[in-house]
Amino acid sequence: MAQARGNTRQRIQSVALELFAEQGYEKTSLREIAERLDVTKAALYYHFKTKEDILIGIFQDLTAPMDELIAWAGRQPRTLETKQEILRRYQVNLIAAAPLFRFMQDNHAVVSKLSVGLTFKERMLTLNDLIQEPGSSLTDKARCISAIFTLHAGTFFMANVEGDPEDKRKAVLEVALDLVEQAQKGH
Amino acid sequence: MAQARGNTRQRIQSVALELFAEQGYEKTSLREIAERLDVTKAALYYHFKTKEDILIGIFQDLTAPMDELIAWAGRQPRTLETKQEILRRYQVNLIAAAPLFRFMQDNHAVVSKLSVGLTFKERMLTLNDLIQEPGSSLTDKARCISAIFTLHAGTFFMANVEGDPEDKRKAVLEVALDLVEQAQKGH
Amino acid sequence: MAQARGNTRQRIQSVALELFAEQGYEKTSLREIAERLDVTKAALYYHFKTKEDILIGIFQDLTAPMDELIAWAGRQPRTLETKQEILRRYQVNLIAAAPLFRFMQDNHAVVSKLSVGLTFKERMLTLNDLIQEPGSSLTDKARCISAIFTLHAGTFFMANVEGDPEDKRKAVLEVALDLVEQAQKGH
Amino acid sequence: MAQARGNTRQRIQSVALELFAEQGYEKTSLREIAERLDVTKAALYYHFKTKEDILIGIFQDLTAPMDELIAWAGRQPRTLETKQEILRRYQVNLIAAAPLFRFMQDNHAVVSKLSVGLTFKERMLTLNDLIQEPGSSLTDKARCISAIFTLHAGTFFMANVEGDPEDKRKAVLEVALDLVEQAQKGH
DNA sequence: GATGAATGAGGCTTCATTCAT
DNA sequence: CATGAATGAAGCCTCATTCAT
Repeated sequence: MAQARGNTRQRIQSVALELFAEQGYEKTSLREIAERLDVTKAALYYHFKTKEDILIGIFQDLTAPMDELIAWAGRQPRTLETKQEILRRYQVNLIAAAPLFRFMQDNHAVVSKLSVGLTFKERMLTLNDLIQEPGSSLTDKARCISAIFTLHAGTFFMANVEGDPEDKRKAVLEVALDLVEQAQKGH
Repeated sequence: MAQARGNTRQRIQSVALELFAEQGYEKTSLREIAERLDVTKAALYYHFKTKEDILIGIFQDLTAPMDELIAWAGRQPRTLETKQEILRRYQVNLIAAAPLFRFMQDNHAVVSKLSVGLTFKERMLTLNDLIQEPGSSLTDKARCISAIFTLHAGTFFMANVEGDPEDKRKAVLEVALDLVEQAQKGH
Repeated sequence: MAQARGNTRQRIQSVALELFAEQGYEKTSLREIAERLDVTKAALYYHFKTKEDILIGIFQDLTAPMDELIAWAGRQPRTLETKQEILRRYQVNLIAAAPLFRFMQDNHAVVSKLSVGLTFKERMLTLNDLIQEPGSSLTDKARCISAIFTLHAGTFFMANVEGDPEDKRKAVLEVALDLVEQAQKGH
Repeated sequence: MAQARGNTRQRIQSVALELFAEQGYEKTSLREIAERLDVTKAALYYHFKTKEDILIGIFQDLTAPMDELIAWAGRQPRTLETKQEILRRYQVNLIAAAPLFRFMQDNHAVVSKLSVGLTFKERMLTLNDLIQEPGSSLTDKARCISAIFTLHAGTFFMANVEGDPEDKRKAVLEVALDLVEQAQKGH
């Protein structure tokens, strides 16, 4: 019976993220979450004030690493090597918080209305800024944006390509690294 | 009173797409669509059997050009120039049906449960196949996927970058063309 | 294409009765009737003012024979033979208008609120009066009611009993005739 | 405000049966039931998953005695006295659950589509089997069916006959008992 | 920590009906 | 004779949320 005690809050977040990622935020009801946990809806309200609060909690927990990444990046010299290291670390984040990112990709409309969501978009732009060279050409700017999205797309859409997951991860990373290198050279 | 006659069906689709793109499919209610058209909810049901049917109608209308593109591509020789032309035409499609694609990007969870959605994913994979070289390396495969997503991301996320829209479009296209060229060379 | 012309009114009644009998009056929608006839709902309104009017029309057409039966019965001497002849003829009516009676049996609640329905109940009571002897015992009164209901039940529930339909019909009739005979003797 | 607590579920069933019997199942809306209980529609859904579930609940509660009757009958020797006792007990059931049976008689179309409804028809046939002699004539079979329906009809249609209810009940029962006796003799 | 009972708002859908053409 | 388009009312149902216990 009793799952380890006192972790209900985390169990809620975990099940919620799973369902949000799978079905979307709007489509997922508290009843569903409660049922999957074998708990009453009212119990959810003991731990979170609203449905959105559950989402916010998930965000805060899972985006912390990204904030650290940004903070760290801000302290480094703006060399090519730094930029590439940013991409490497970003890909690690992406994979670690895969369900969250999948969810964000699929529920952009909802997320963007969250206060947390805005913060997130800003974070992505910040990241992008750290990779770009201030006065670079539009083409090189597009390369940088493309590099970030290659990591995203690669993580979620290479699923349809055959091959060892680890090899695919490396291939995707390589393409992204190439793109910033070209952007840097163009400069 | 009387808005131009006989075009109600199309007006519904147009307003619906607008709202779906803006707020997401689940979040948009038929009441909202009806109100914005100054029509009763029941009127929507005269033209479409269900809410999902509205979406399906939009899809069918707006993805037709992509089918033509795929058909055309299938008849061409698989040269680098062909592949690049595919990307050029794909970008045109993307821009023409911008709200639809924005919607699909933001409502992946919903769309993927639509029969039309499946068809769409298949179409993207088909397109990807037409760009790739059969025996290429994983890295080059990633480059091709990246090229397609660069067009997507570029079309919707370059909005945050300063510059003339047409110039930005060209810059994004250039990056995508580069990527398939590199993939081709690698081969 | 064109079914024989000009009979649309009757085709509506026929299809409607079929559906009413099968699904009940409330559960059957005009859309359904229209679709089954390959006609628009609006067309139904050309022939009938309301949904209830369709039902009323059916009643009037199909209960006419019963009115004749009652009229005829009123003119006969009140002998046992007359009473039995009434039952014989009633069974014929019952079988001829089987779907109507099935419908009435299954939708009593609806029918009883129809003006036509009231008339119908009165008709049944009138029939019952013609079979009963004024001062008979309660038991004999029950026998007469039972006789009528035996014909009804028999027509619709002997379906679950094996045997030639015609033989079953005769068996049921025999029981009903017996019952009035006993009622008569008791007197 | 506060009606006696904790009995809401039963109050719903009771009011629902009343309305179903009076107006028919389809014609009765959940709004009506809720209003009569001074409760929200949503409250109904806390206690029952669907409208049909309310009906199913009523059935299960009210048809239990009939199951017991059938079980008891199965254990008795198949004498005339047993059969008559079955009819006596059946009439008691009929009167005790009068609204349910009235409802079933008037909403056959709806009920027969319920899984519970099927069960019910089977129960009636089982009862009929317990009363009949295996190899009897069609006429005697009709007599047995007639006996059961006499109880039904009698209970609900003798209302239009003058007399003390208890006396009428006895009269109806007598007719039914007679019928099985004749069927038995015929054998 | 959690439940049982309930609510108010709102969702999608269907219906009978109307009317200009 | 019949249709196409639309309406207003109402249906069933689900949701996020609350609160006394």
